[in-house]
Amino acid sequence: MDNPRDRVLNTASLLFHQQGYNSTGINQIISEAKVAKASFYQHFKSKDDLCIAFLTSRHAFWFSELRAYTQDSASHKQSILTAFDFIISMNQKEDFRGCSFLNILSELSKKQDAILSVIQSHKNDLRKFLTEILGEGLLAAHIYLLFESAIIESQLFRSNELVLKSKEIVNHII
Amino acid sequence: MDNPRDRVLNTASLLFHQQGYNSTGINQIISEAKVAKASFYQHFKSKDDLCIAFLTSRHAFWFSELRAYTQDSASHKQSILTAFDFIISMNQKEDFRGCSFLNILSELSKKQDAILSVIQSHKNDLRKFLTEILGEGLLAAHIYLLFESAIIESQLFRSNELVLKSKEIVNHII
DNA sequence: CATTAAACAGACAAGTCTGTCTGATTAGTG
DNA sequence: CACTAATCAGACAGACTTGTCTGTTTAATG
Repeated sequence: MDNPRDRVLNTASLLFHQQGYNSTGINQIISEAKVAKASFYQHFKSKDDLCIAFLTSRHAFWFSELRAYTQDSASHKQSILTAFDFIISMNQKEDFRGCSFLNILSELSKKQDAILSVIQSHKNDLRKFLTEILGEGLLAAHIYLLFESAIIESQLFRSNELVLKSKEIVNHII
Repeated sequence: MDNPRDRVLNTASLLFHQQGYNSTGINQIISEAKVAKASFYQHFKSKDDLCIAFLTSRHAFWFSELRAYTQDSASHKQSILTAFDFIISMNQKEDFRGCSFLNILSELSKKQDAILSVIQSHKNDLRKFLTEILGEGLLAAHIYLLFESAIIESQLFRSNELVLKSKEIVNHII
């Protein structure tokens, strides 16, 4: 929170999440982070570079929160059900802004394949997270797909309705 | 294809799909559509107005294609399975660009709630489409969630892998 | 206390954006 | 042929974009 790099990263996280990547300018970021432009470009060589730093830190944050949320579960089934509660908790905390990674995915052009790779990695890690709990079969893919749409649909409708429905469905199929 | 309004709409559809909404400027649209700027603003009172016109026409196009694709199916189950083939066919035709509606959703600011409504309507109609085939229960929601993630994940990974997995899953649960 | 590195403010270039406006040209109709 | 409405080209305003650059100030360390 103290040094300029962290201030930029924190501010950018908020703004990218609230306004989207392309709608958030460097000038707004540095002004709200109270950092000089020259300092910004000392730490990040471009806006896309900042984007990758943001996604990397978001990745670490998001997974550590997910693990913290689910680790106390008594069973594998309970872990998975709690993961859906985690979505609800994030929706509440972040006002239904959905998934940072998928939001940025929609804004990418073909030249930004470095960013695409970071997004794909993140989702591959989520698939791994579920596979470690559920094994290699179709079930893990099934849950992954439901988990993804639960996030997106709650963003779309600004509501947890479909997260709760997903959880109910998951409760039947595990 | 002849009149300026249609030329704008067709060009915008392509460009919004390929580059995203915020990354596509009016100037590029009118230049590629070979329409004067004054003519553009005679037909659309703003870029957001064009966006709504685009989504409206996309909605009509997409549903008519989906219905054409699924109507010959022998059973309800077959209709649903064929709907997943429709995703594959669209991915091929449109190079894994995903869902126009969800792509634009990620780019919206709070002030653009008119556009949000159009997107929500579209998805509500998709839910209705599935409910008409499958009835009101959890199953329709279940298929809807798998359908949505099948589209998104194929965009993310530029691959039909998870569409095919979804179809396999659907084949088990119906 | 002097030196060095980092952060500061902010002008600037070169380009983008949306939307308005002027004025010329075309096409269709009475 | 004359009138009307649509379309044309493109300048323009005003604000925005990313990234570079100059020069000043602050903070830490030998």
